[in-house]
Amino acid sequence: MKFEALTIKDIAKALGLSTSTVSRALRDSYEISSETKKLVLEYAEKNNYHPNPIALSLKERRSRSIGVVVCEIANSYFSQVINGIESIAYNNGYNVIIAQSRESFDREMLNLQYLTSRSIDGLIISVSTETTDFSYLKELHGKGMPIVFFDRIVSEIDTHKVIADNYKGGYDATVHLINSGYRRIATVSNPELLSITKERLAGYKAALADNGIEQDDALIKYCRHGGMIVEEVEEAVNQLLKLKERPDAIFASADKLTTNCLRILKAKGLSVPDQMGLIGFSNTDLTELLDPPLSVIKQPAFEMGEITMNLLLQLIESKRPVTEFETKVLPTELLIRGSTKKKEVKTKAMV
Amino acid sequence: MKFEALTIKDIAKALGLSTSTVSRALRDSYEISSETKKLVLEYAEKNNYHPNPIALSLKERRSRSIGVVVCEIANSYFSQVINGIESIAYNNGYNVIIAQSRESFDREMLNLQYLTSRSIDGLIISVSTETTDFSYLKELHGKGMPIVFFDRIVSEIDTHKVIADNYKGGYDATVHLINSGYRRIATVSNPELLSITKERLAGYKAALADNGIEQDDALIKYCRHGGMIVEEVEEAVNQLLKLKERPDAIFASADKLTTNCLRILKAKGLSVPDQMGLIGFSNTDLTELLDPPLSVIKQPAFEMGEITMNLLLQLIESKRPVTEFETKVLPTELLIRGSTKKKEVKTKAMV
DNA sequence: TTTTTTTACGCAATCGTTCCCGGTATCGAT
DNA sequence: ATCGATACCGGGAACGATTGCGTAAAAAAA
Repeated sequence: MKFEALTIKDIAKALGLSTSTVSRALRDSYEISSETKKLVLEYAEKNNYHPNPIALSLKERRSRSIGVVVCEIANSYFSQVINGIESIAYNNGYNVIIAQSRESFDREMLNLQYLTSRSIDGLIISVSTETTDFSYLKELHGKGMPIVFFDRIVSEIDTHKVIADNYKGGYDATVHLINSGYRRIATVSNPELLSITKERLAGYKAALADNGIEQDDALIKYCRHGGMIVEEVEEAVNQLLKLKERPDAIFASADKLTTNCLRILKAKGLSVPDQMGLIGFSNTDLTELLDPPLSVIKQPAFEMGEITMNLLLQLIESKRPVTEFETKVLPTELLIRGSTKKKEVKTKAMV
Repeated sequence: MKFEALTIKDIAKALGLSTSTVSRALRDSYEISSETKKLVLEYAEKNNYHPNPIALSLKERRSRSIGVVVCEIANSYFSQVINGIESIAYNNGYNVIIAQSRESFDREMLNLQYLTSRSIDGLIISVSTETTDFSYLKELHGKGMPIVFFDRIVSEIDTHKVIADNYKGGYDATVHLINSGYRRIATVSNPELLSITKERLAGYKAALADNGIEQDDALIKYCRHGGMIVEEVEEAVNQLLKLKERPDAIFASADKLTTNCLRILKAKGLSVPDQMGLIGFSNTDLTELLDPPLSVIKQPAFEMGEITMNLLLQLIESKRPVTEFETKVLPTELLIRGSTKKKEVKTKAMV
């Protein structure tokens, strides 16, 4: 089935004018008499003419659509960022094509190729946990494709970037655990090379150091798939529990990791927060309803999306190549709830 | 900044051929000698030529992109459906443009206009809670736009539809509450006119009737914005609690309603499941971690997305107008957890 | 009245691709 | 030598819209 739309030609034919006249009339050119304009405008209005965006794209050599690549949209953080992106994109007549990498490098590559073959005007991406080879992105960037990174950024590519204050997030979370009476604090993280992992871990380590707690690498666990697979989180937690000196708290450095840690601890019958404290990065609005209510580090996801899209627009609509790039860092928020609240007796006993 | 891609003209010029020959060589036409083909193919490969999809769209008068309108993607059910849609779309070379109505009729209209002006080949939609005027959709459908409804369907428009077995879902949930010892069962629902509301409520009523429980309209509450606004759910719950004969359980008929009911009951200090049983439609994977773990009716969201997209493809790629339409109904799943499990003593006392 | 200016419109190229017409060259058959 | 068939390739229109340029008619200036 075809869905035939009214074209400028149809209007021209119907009104006995040339297509150029109709086009100019619609764009309110000074070269067209007011009567003709009125005629055309009324006809267009009545038959609700809409310029064919595809023809325009071909002519203007821009598609007015951008690509967004994230690991998955069924993740509160990313869906909130996307909402921010879309709100700005929409207001500027851009259309957003969302692609999900599901934390797979191969899928990310496929998505990237697909998006570029769909001739997008710009790209927003938070790379997958698996991605260590940035050559394709570099090539794209080298060819002049406007790119803005957010969340999981790529330091070796020089362009605009938007992140939360991951260092401070990791620091705050860890300090909060320490202040709550936990001493042997483990962390379950994304892969080591990811920017967010490095930053959050740096905060974690700094907090330990600042509080005179020795860092123990056995307490640092990485999950290759960012918690997409429950088993890998389970494996990490198992290893932690098998240690001679078992940790008494976990700092999970990503949304999926946080909820899956809770899932596994509960499955194992460990009581949170008494046997194990838990805090993590998360943006779900369900965290307060969990058992126990989760203490979390929350990112300003929506604003991050807005800022990211605005930066991309800057790049796309700039006349000459941009050479000055900025990295925006947004504050995180520490929300204290039950999962880090030891029973008073115990806390006292420890101190 | 522009991102210039290799065109067929460039290849033609570089190889001293005409564009038609290059085009044909790339499409492996029989009219082209194997040497020429090889020449062109190799050149195209080496300089990684990709046909410009915009030019193709203009020529073929199809954009190979479809529009999807849902209330919000930050809702597990919808993000899962979208995943299903995208998996099929992607495999068929289609690109998915997602738009969110946020349960607002106005935004839905704007999105619809935007999508059609972007010349999509087809539309998938689950209408907003506010939508009662389907004239625009009817007009679109009348003009030949392929449309498939899912979840919140529009009965007056004759086309393919995909839904869960909402009647049975409502029935199962209610029967489960009854079997768990609850007798005065309230329901918090989406607006009355929505297809899913009607179906789920019908199941609820039938379950009451089948078990000899008289239906009480005071126990049926509607939330205009589908739970997007916490306050409206709070208002509904408040009204229920103010009744002389207070309900002892709630059946919430949508994702947001379910979690928000729990949120409010907890805020009020009511114990679930003892003072109030709670069950509802939900697709979040966090329900089992909640306090209490939520009993839910779960929909096969991903499959629903797949089926919906396949039906849309059928419509789009059919040569002649389709007149035979089907409504697929998929089974729901009842997951029993803590929020409907009264303490034994109480259950016994009641029986 | 003649010349110049202004007004108002049409022609045709362009964007990248496909495809309908052609056209030419080669070879075998007559 | 002529014809027909086959193989191979190019010209150019088309898709829908914009836009530089050309120009007729009308209006203004000479």
